[in-house]
Amino acid sequence: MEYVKVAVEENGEHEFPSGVPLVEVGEKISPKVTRKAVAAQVDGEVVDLNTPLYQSCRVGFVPFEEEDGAKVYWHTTSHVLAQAVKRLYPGARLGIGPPIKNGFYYDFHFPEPISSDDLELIEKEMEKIVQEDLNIEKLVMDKEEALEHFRSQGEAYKQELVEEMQEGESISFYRQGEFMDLCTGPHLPSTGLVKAFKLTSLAGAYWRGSEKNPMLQRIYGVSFPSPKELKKHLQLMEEAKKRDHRRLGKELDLFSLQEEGPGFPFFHPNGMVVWNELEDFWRREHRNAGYQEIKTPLLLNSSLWRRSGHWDHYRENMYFTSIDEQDYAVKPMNCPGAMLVYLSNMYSYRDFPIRIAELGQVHRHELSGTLHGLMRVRSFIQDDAHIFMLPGQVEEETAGIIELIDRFYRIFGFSYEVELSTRPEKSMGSQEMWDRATSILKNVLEDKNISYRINEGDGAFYGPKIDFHLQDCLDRTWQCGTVQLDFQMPEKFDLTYVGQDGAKHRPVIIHRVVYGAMERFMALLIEHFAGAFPPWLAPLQAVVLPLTDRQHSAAGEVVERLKVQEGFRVEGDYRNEKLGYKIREAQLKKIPYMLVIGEKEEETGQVALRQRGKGDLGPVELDYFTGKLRREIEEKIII
RNA sequence: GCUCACGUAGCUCAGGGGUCAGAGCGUAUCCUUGGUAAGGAUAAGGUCACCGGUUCAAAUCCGGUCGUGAGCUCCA
Repeated sequence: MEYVKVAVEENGEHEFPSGVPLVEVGEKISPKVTRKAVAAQVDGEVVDLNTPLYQSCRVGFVPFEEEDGAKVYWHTTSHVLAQAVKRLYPGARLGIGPPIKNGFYYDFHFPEPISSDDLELIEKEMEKIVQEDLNIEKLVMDKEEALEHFRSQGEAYKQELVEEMQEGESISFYRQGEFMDLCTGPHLPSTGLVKAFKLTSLAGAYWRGSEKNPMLQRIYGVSFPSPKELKKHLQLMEEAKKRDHRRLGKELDLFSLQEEGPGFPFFHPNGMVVWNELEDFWRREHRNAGYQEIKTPLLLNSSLWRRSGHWDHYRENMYFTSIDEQDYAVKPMNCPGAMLVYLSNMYSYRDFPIRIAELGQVHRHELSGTLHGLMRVRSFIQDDAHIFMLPGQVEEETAGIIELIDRFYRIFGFSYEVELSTRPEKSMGSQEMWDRATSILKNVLEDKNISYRINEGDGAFYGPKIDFHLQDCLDRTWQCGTVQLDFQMPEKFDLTYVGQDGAKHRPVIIHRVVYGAMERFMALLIEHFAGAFPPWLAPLQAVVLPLTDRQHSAAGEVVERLKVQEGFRVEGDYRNEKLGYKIREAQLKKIPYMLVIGEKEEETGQVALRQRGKGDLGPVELDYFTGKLRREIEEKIII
């Protein structure tokens, strides 16, 4: 008999007969780990637990708790889903069914569209498949066999996938009972191991992600090794929804969305406080970083948009109107306006870099189905800036912007992801320009040791860009900051400067935003803080609570002092309610501080301080409180 | 834009071919003057998103429009 040497992680080297299934190796050497394993690893590659070993190798076992393990678990659950669907709807055609960040999905073409009520029925069938505890086995076919299989089953989508595979490639399948699916795996050894699952939603999804293709129905789900974990996960999702900015926006009276203006948000007084603080902070920081501010018109003649390229590349997103029989467009971007400002002067190379910022309101016609609270709207204010510079200044300027963005995000306590987006299909300019611009951005990121993902073909039509993404309450990411290099606009607008040689030269432009869109950034802030803003942003920083109406005048004096003399955002709650009621209300409004004034405080001149989330802090001198609050505001401390 | 779901009082939601449309919270008035997350009473509030159809009768069933949600596509 032949033997293979198996090195098991942390457990030395052992010999087994050739062809031994991995799971047996595990059971002999580390039974505890193996019992929890959902897959194995052979020389770093994740494989099925029952994979036989024919060569000496290093193995490990992967539990559900590891990302790779969860992926296997969810992937198998998606196969159980597909099997259930095929049993209940034999005419359904299979799309694809991968694991994703928080679960899995499977795409189907149903003969008659199903509705979300049908998910329950499918869950019941899935339960049966789990009860049957079907063995899951891997098999391999060549391309011809695979094609024949799907052709005979009428699985047109699967057939399409196989057709695109290499001739002679061996194609792997997984079978469980009567159900067989094209799949690279790996999978759990049997369906009985799927202990707890839930189908969470039903949605449409284009076949292979292209709107030119038919729309399939996508069923989303999630699963766990125990009902307890599933329940916990679902509870976490519920908790996360409480941080939804649309909900908090209503509860805290920050903003509203009205039927009369889909995608055009209304900001209420509380929301405007946050907004203005964000703008004030932004202006201060940009002044310090050497920016100047401009403002350009919302409506501009169509000739400008033809010149800028927006007419050709961005028209379907623009709004139009006419003035005195001339065509005008509502600006979808601020850059052309900024170009006109640049053109109104002559510049020397000595003037560069020139940093011109604009909190500019843009309107874009986004598809109705994409609108989402403040995150995705049809009118928003970009904290834009256009930097005009010599070609040799690009790297330094880019680095400076990245540092600025990092400083901003850190103050709010955001962590972020970076993407480098390259040339899209619809774009202008030569390939050399694009290559040069892209490699400059890449160099800066690498110099600064920033890890980033490449987003192929997602650049702006005039240049490549570095994007900064933030996460919302459900871990969905949204693009906020962006740095875009542009060699096109200077050409289009014939921008020049006078060089050392006295001749005219072409400057380079960087477009950039830090917040991105004020609306989106605010939405993310609301979710990030769950509505409990740090004092510098909070619409109300403190509320003064008189215990009875005998303290109203004392409370009024404290409010007066804090509000008028110290400049804090403070109100008194003079309603005829008990203290507990007022405290509860202030707590729900997420006001950072509550100052209680009763008989005792009236006598001592102190206030009983209560901090949101921390509870009663006892009596303090008013001066102590003003000092504390002032410091927290100035240093933008997150409490 | 596409797929599925939803739209009832300021908010959160119940109800559902036939009394007069329901609750809690909030609001107003009155009572209560209370020490750290809801004191009590009374009252006001709705063309059941909009338009059409079916029916003796529609908030309820059907169709369309608008809006919203999840997702796809697209994007800050």
